[in-house]
Amino acid sequence: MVPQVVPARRRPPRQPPARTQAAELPVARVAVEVSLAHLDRPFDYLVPAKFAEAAVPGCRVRVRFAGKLTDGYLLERSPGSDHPGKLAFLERVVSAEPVLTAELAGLARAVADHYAGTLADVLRLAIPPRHAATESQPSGPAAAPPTTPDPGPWARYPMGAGFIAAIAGGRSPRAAWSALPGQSWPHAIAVAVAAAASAGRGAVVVLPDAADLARVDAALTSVLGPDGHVALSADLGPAQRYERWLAAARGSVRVVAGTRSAMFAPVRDLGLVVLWDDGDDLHAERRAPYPHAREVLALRAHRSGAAALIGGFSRTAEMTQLAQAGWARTLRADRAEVRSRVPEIRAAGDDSELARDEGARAARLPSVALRAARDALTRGPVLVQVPRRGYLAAIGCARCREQARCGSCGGPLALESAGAQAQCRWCGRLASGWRCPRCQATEIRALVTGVRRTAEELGRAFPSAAVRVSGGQGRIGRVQAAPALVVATPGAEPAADGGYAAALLLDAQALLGRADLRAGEEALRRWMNAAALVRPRSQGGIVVVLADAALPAVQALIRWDPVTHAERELAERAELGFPPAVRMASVTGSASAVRSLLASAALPDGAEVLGPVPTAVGDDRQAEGEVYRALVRVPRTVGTRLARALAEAQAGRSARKDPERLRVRVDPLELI
DNA sequence: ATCGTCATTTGT
DNA sequence: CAAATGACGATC
Repeated sequence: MVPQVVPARRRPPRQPPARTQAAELPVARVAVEVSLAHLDRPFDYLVPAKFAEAAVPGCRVRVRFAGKLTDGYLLERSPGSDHPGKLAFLERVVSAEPVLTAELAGLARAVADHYAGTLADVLRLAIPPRHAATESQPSGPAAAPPTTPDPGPWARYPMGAGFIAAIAGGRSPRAAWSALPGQSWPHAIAVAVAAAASAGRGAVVVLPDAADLARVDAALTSVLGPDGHVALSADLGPAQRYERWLAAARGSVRVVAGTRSAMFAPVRDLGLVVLWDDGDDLHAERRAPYPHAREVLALRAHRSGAAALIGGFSRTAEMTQLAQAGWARTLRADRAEVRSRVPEIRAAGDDSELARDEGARAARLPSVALRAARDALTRGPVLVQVPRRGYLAAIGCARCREQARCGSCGGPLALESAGAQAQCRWCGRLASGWRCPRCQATEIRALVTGVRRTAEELGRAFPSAAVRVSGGQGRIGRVQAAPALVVATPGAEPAADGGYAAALLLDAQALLGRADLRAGEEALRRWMNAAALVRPRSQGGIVVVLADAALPAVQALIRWDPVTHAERELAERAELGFPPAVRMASVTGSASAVRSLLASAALPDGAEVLGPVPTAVGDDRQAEGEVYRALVRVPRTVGTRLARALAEAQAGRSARKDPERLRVRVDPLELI
């Protein structure tokens, strides 16, 4: 018997399953989840007849793209396609839930364009991962709109009642808000939100961190009732996160408050966006294309015709720019009202007399600060703001003060507790047997004192006071009215029942000395946020800032005038050609890649390229090899063209399959 | 990964 | 000069 020769047949050629296309609108325009710049456009697919109903605009689909199964979103159904080749079928409709609403699709495209990024990258930030079990649960009916609220805290602002009335009337005023201290800003936000809700419109509120979100969450509950809103934060599990997000997308909840990523919350009929403390760098997204909540919410308000309330106790140059451009109106209380609300503020510079008390000397307290704290401790809690976390954030040679650095990576050495061994803040290596490279001494001394060491020193200076620490991992949300020393890092200050009797702002001068464009504005923001927690002067509230009274930021604090300070700041930046007076973008990568990208980009006329120069690696140094950065500067009027030119140049690179990924940032936060 | 296009090679 | 092969690029 001749063995049958079976040719080693490879798998039979794929039988295209005999699929028929939907009768109506058979073409689906799909945004594929691919973040390559040259593929950042819709692709057309045929809708199989069996998905004719499920394939609704905004739903998640799976398609074969370049051979691979890929996720995507159905943007629209269309009767035909411009694609000259033949179309593939949708592989399947993941679910008929329209998660990419028309508003969100338009917003995401605009955000991608502004930041020279891709739609896929923005959608990854904007839409949470699907949770099927949650999706099959129905969302409840929307709460009934509240009645038009009383302007309440807004009556203290000359334009406040009008602002609230305009929102309640369905109009869209936009405010650059300088909040009045000494009253509840979360409550003020809740009232503005209630005004939008009373007009049958939705609202999005974005806060810098979970503590602020909790405060606004509570205020919204008290103003709107328990079912009037949802809170979205990073610490939610996937199911809860998706459930609340869906409730907004389905229209069963009209108000969303949350941290950064809530800026994309799919609230329907958007009537108001709110951003609290827009200078906080937590509002800048860390993932590509690095959108900032202020920019996204402003864009959103603009596109949706919503009102906007953006600000904090302080004022950023960016909001000043928007106010001067006429996009927003300044919303603040008049001088008399401000004066009646703020604490007394005193500056103690380097020349001020140090306290005689030994404990206070150790804590580097001038006598004016010591007296203020001692006196205040008889009346209530005292806040001490320390701009560095940890124990000793930097150490150096006891003899020559040379900073102690890691032997293997050059990072700064720090101490985590009193008896601990010195450790590198960058690579974590323990440094044993440190010897000063300059003078060979082996003794170390403190260069920068962190919160925990400061708390220890203050405990000795005030032996009878309870000392509490808030910062880093261990945060306190609120303290009682009883006397106590509360030592906190900026942003981690707990509120005090009835307000603090005093606040000491330590190492304030050091904040101003940082080589950062925003040093002055940022210092003022941190100080005002702390000072706003202190009782007004009429109730004995006092703030002592350890910095030279002649400095503009210190003057602005003493006068409680962030607007004038920001106006001067903006004018200076215009003079120097810095944002937001101009538009900038940064390009980061190898020197050759940065150069070739900029050479191939059709930059607008008047574009100025600075660099590339090697970047300060900082403590974010996972990349091996030299990292270079160039800055491109253009007039604001051609900012859009700059972004387009950079996006097109990136598309050229990805089409050429250049393996090196370059990082392009529009409006980069770090400039120096 | 897969498919189509276009240039190049190979067989007449 | 036509058919077969392969490189390349787009990716529906």
